[in-house]
Amino acid sequence: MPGRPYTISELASEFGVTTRTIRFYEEKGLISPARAGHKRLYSAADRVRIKLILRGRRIGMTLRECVGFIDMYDPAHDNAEQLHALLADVKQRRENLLQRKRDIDAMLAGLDEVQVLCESSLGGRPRLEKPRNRNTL
Amino acid sequence: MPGRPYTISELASEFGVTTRTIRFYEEKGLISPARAGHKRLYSAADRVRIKLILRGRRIGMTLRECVGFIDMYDPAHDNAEQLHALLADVKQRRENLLQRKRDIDAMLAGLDEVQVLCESSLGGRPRLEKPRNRNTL
DNA sequence: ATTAACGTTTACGTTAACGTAAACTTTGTG
DNA sequence: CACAAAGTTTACGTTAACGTAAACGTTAAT
Repeated sequence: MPGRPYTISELASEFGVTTRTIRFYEEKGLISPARAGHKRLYSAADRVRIKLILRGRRIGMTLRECVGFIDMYDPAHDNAEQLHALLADVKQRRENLLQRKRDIDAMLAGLDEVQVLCESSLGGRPRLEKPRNRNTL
Repeated sequence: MPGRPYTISELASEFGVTTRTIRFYEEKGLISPARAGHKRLYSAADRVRIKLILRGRRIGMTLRECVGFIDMYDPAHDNAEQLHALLADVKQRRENLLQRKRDIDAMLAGLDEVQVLCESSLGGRPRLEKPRNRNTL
């Protein structure tokens, strides 16, 4: 008994995507909203799944990868073998995410440099040592 | 006077991409290696550009976005107006990257949960409170 | 009852980022 | 010299992730 189902356009506007996008995700089996006749009714769980999908997409995951990610939360943890496999999977994904974080940090560092150069070039109090290129790039 | 030019296959294998990919980037105007007759010769600067491109791609930037990012390092900072525009651009990009970092952190947190559940379910010393779903998802 | 707003299915179109293949040249090596 | 390895251009193919359009149903309000 969910608090209240969402319409497709509610979710679309909340997440800043088109309804087509949401239907597309369903078409690909990433979500399976209930129906009231023809109309789709999205539960809170559906909403979360969409949120997770979009979160993945923002950092460049494919839809397939997003599915894999989401499915981890609801695994068939029957035997120890499966659990170990899942743990290995988790490890992989963690490595992957950490690499992306490093990538982002490197880019942020680049932005810092550019900003400093701009500002000093705009008349921020002039540096004693003139701002040479740092080595991060 | 670069230390020594790279061949296309050297760079391809160093970065784990195909030569096709590198030629494609050139086709799109992202790099412009020198030539020895027909053969391409990549300078250290070319190498850096490729590195930056791939870094961008890993976090889901399009090639176009990568170009924009790279071009910031070599701007036409003539007047103050341009510099202010550049600073605004930097700000935008920073926001964008920080959002992606938040996305990644959220996903890492999810991984932590899954891992804990797995491990405790595998016979890590059993919890007193049975490991209920936390609220982060 | 007739619009207007929102929903639905079906289907073809599009863009980005390469893959793959063919046909050819250049370069080093036994 | 012969031939294999690596390089080149040209061109068509492919996949993912939607966009866009047509044609239609449902409900709410004027």
